[in-house]
Amino acid sequence: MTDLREANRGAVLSDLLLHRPTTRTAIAQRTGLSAATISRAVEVLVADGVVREVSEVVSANRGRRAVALDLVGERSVVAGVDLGASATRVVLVDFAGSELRRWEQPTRSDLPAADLADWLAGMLTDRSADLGAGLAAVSVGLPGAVAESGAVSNAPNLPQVMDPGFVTGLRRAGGVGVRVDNDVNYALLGEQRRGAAAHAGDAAMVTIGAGLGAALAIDGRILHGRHGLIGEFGQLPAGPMGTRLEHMVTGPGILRRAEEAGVPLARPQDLFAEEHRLSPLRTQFDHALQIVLTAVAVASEPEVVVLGGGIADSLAGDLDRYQATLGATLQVAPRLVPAELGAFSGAIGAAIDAVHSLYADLGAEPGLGGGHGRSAAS
Amino acid sequence: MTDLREANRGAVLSDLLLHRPTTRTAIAQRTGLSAATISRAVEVLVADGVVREVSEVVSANRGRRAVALDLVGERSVVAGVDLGASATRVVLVDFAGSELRRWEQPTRSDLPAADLADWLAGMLTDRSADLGAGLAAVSVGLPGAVAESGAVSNAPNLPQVMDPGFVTGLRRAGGVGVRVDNDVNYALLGEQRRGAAAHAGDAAMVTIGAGLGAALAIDGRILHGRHGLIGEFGQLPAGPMGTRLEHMVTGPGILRRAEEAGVPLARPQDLFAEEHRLSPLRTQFDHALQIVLTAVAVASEPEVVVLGGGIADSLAGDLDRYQATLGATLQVAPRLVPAELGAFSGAIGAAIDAVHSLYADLGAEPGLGGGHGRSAAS
DNA sequence: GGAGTTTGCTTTCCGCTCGCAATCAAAGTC
DNA sequence: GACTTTGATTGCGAGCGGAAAGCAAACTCC
Repeated sequence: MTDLREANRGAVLSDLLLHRPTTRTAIAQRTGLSAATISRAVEVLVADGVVREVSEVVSANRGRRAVALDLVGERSVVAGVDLGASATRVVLVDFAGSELRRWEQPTRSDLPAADLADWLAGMLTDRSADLGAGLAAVSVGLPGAVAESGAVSNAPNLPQVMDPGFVTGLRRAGGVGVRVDNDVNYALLGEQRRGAAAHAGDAAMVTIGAGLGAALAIDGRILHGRHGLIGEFGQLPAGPMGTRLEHMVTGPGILRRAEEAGVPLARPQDLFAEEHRLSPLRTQFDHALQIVLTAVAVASEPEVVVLGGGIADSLAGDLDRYQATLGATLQVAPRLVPAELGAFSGAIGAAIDAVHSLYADLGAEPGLGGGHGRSAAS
Repeated sequence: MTDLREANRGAVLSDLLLHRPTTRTAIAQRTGLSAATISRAVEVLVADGVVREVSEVVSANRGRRAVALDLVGERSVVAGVDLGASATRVVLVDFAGSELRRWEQPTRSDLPAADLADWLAGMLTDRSADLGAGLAAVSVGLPGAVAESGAVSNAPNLPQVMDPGFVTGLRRAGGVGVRVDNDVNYALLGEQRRGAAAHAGDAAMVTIGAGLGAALAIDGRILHGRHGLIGEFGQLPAGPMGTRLEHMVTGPGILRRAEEAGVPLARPQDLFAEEHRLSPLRTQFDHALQIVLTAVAVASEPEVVVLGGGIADSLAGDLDRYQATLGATLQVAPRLVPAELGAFSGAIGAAIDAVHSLYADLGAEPGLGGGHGRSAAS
């Protein structure tokens, strides 16, 4: 369409982002382009310093050894952030997407929007300075709905981020491109590329923690919606008396409902102890979760549903049971699996998005997925 | 990628399918291709007898009048069928998609699969013979989930169609390409192209009749899922005691629940009479429908949700109320509108799909939508 | 009613890209 | 050391689309 040459360069980069060390021949096979075209495209990318030949010879049948190609990672550092209601998780990666550092810290949820942005930006610049490299891009996952325009809504657990000043402040303080998206969307991206949803074109993720969130991907692409509302299954008024599900299957919701029922819990996780196994509260939770899982399944027909978030960890032992119930409801039920990247799937997904954004200028479409995340309005 | 020339020809055809009588210049503007390229492509299409110049000059600013282009319709006849549990609706259209004839008939649900196929095929060939033209393609909407493979499942209200012999029998008897898809998917396609969802990239449809069905479209494309389960929100176990919603908001479901409650109804529609306005049964129905609408909204974030099906007609007066409740639940709620094409949206959508399938060989992607329907395994 | 203008369509020409096929390169095999 | 296999590069030819010029058909203004 536009420039064929550039499109092909982009195709090579996209392929390289997905299959990290690879060879010219392999790229040619996967893209369907001729070896000549790939050779020419790679030549330009190497000259531009984006790609380099690495010595590691992958394997050998016979004949001449293929030269491995890889992205040049040292150009700068990129950050992926999962700004949760209680914990903030960060991953620093290089331009090739290789992880350099990760850490976790309590979120300064006491701060107003502008200060929260400064706090986060400061942490990122400090830590990346330790590595002797400036930040080139940042993607931040937020516990709320992120619209195409960059506006954030539906973030009751960290309301500051709905203030437009948060993102603008973050960009100003960081001095780099900042992309934001829903935290679950990033978590799913992470699990798609590096975790439990690898090789699944259609996948979904459900996180249960301070809030209830879901993300849906079809043909590798994460669905967003103009206002970022896709996946907000917590809004379903399917609980007793029309209660919203987010009031039943989240940490705070569990605590409140336990209190109302006269059996207060110290921590939400306690609901999943053996002693409460048959309690009405637990039964209601199971039922509500079942509705969410069914809704996710019929909304996008995923091959696999990844479960994440603080509460989900407590459910690991019950996964088979949920799976069985789901199978009884639907003829073809998705596989239910825990997040392979654990609490860091969101941060890792954000980092992947940030890396992709860097190569987007060069014509790379983010692999199978298209347009994950969105740079907030400037 | 493959053949550029062919791709451009396809782009012209696709544009023509969406904007029916149009001009070369208009096509050039919409596709972004140069006028020269369009001229060359049109030349071929006219020579092939697929497209022709029509005299009707669209309008005039000044200068030379643009020559209107249109598809050549008289080449043959194409059928769209909505095979419902109780009624079968058929639309015959020409190659340009212009309606030639439509009719409705009780479905011979008493017949086994093979005979049902023969009955339908016979009706189609008879009626199209009246028009002096053979059938070139048929698309049939079924009240069930249609998988990529063409297998039909989840069709409790017309179980015959799940028999693989139905589709193969239909193809054999008709002697033409037969495509099948879920009836609601076709209905949404119809409403997108000719009805209430025109100009809405993101749209959804919910039909309530003998069954409960939903279809979702994002960026003009209708979501299918490998097993065709997308949109089966009737499976949600969100009713009292975990009842599936399809047992609450369908005609048969309403009758059964009314009977169980000791207030039998003559017809499901009676539930919506003034006298039952505040009955528990009506309240439960409203609540269940609200769950479905919310689920649809957060599954695909449509701009508009089209309501169709026999029961939906009775809801017309209550639409504002549902709209208000939905608005209270979601910050950004879709518009709720009745099906503009009435009971024929499914048949019309099927006809549109059938027409598209004819031009697919020539490289036309079905406009905004991609791969609606699927030709069943042969 | 003729010159000028605007708009639509066609044609000429030119640059560009890709793929094929030949060639060079580097490894293993016999 | 010749042969084979696999990988990468290069020369060449065909095909494509776009810019721009040219032709056509309408309107407008004097």
